[in-house]
Amino acid sequence: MPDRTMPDYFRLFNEIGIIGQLSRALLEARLPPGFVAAQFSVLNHLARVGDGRTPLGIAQAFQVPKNSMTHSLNVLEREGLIEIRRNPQDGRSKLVYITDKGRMFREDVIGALAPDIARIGAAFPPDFVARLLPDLETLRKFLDTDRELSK
Amino acid sequence: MPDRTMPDYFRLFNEIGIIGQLSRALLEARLPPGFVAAQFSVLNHLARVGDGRTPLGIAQAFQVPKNSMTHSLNVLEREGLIEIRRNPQDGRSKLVYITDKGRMFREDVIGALAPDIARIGAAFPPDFVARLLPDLETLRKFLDTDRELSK
DNA sequence: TGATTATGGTTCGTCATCGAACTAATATAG
DNA sequence: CTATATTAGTTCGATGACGAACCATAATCA
Repeated sequence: MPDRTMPDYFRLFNEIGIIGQLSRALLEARLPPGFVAAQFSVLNHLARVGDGRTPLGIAQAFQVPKNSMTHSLNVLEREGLIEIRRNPQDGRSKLVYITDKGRMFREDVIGALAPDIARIGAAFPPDFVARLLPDLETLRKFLDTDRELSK
Repeated sequence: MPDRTMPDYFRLFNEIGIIGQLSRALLEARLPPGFVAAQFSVLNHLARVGDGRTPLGIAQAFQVPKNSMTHSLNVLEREGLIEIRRNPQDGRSKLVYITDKGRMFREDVIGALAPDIARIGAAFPPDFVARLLPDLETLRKFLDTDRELSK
């Protein structure tokens, strides 16, 4: 690879990092105080793709260490937004379920975010997102498996 | 906005968040133990766009709170990678300079990253990046000024 | 089947992050 | 000029993130 192309990859990840930071800040501004984006993301994940998943599975979906997920789940459980039950299939693991309170919490946050999304949507129409999403998804999946391989 | 388009924006930021996470992990795996991506980013920024900047200016470039930047700069200074001097123009502020040791540190890390970038570059040729970068840049700039406005 | 290895999850210690309150210095208003 | 408001940076306290070591259970294999 020519030396001059490396900086572009740096810039790519740099832009992505900053956008991540900004969108996280945007989200956290709408969360009840004391909650953090990571916790909401887990809740959202459970509601979107279905609950009854293991902590490890969730950790892998977000590519965070499993002990970090333990912490996030403990917070959500303490707040009554999820339930953590024993896994009848495997005594080592557990299963995570979103509660009604958790679903309502999620709905409320999404409602509170609507104006923000509206502003972004006005500046970046859905086809902009549609154009961007597939590429990002491909990149994410590559990094994901690449990481797996180099382990 | 129709209800069905909101989830796409969620997905967009979700993908971006995970890519940010994965690329950060990739970088930190190449940093000497004890260093964190945020600190390297600052060093890289100083080398790329020039030093002699104020802590606040750097904090704004990365969209992190200024007290977070204070901390990162203290670490870099303690390690001798930057120097923090008084600003002769303004008694309140300071100016940050990268040291020779800091430049070498950065070179070394970039060198250590080369194989990673090479793997990514093999899967995602430069024109992929070229296609993605402008859109992301636009998005970042929008979020940036949008944030400024809603303050 | 008993010993070994692998897996899911937690604990612990350390450092990073960030909001809020604070200090010092500069800019602005009256 | 003096008083007030703003700005740059730090300090403090609380919480989050994460690697390493650990425990319990399950899978492998000899």
